[in-house]
Amino acid sequence: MAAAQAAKARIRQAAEGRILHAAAELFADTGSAGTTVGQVAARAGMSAATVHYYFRSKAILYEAVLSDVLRRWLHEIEQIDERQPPEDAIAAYVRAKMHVSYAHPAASRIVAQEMLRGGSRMRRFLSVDLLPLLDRKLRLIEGWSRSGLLRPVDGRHLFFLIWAGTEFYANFSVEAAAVLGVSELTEAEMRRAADSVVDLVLNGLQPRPG
Amino acid sequence: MAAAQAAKARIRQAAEGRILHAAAELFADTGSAGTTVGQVAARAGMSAATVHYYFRSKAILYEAVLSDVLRRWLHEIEQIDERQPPEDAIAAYVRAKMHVSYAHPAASRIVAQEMLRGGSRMRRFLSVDLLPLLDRKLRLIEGWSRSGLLRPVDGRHLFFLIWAGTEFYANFSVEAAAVLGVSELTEAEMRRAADSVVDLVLNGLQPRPG
DNA sequence: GTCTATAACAAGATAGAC
DNA sequence: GTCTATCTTGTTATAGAC
Repeated sequence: MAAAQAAKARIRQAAEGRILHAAAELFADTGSAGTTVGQVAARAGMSAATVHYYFRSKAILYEAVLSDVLRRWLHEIEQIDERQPPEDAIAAYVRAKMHVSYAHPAASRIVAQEMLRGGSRMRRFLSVDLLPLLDRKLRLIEGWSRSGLLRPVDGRHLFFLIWAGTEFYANFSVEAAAVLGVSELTEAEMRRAADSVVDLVLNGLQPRPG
Repeated sequence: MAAAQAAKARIRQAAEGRILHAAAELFADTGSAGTTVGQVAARAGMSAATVHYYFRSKAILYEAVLSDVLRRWLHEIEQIDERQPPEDAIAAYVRAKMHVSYAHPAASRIVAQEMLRGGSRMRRFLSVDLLPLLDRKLRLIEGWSRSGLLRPVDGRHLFFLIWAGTEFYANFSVEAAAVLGVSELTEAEMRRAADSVVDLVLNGLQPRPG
């Protein structure tokens, strides 16, 4: 029966969704090795056996979580608008990345942990998905530099600085909050942080002559 | 006998040193939860029981490793020379941090992982050791800004950007190498990266008018 | 101080009832 | 699809010989 099939598919989707969500938060906080299937099950409101029914092994569950997160990550870099003036485009990109870091802190932490471990499970993602897209954006930066709209800079290191500088607030929010003297990073705090990053990346430290 | 005592102390120090070194590399690569005492023992060239003889539990071993690493980390921030011109002082600080990241990549990764997990085991370090020292440096930056030697910036976010931008290369060296199209980050590569970070932080992206 | 052997426990994964 | 019970393995930590 088609209706019964559809109902099963809905149940499956709902259960998988709850598992993936619970696992993402736990993996972000304590890593894959530091998280047990039992913890995921408890947070998702089901038994460990049920988690294994949907994801044969913890490794497979981890790959599913990582894949979800990488899809989102890739989508962000698309956000650099090639038709805007460079300063506006870069400022908007920085703010977009900072906003995503605030809205989905778990995603940023999961990618960071995977990269810290050498990123063996994202080699293909890097070479197939990220690099071609990044190359496009690098040519854009290069064009802006050549035409004098930006100082001549190495776009790759520019991206590194922007990624590192924005993800810092999601990955190390506890330490950032401690230094800033607040109990946690609010949205307003993140906006101020984004302003600072934009300001530093665009203008640097040196006072303008004149 | 005093000589026998001294010999024992030397043996103890040598063994502890080998264990701490092995553990640091493993913790950096796979985290504390992802590392077994057996692996540490194998890398240190001894049995797991011997590791337990020197460090009663894995948790205690981890704390010892973390404590070592934090001591080094704190030492770096001292490097900002208050008597140099601000640009030189900051450039030297960035290069020093980048050099340490290259020389001791494991240290950077261990701190990053601890912070990702909320840094519960470094709260005291943050408030007792880091913040007072950082406050001194922040007043320095503020003074430079007020006297017009630097653009007015929030020193705290400046430090965040510098920390994030330099540690990026140690923490995510695999991904950085992939984007840069090299098989691994050599010392020369790290120097180029340091140049880029210094250039961006000091000058920003906008072309100078005139 | 260092080892082998082993106790004690935790975790991943599966079987089979419902 | 979901659960409880259980198998199996791997890990921490200790005991005791050397």
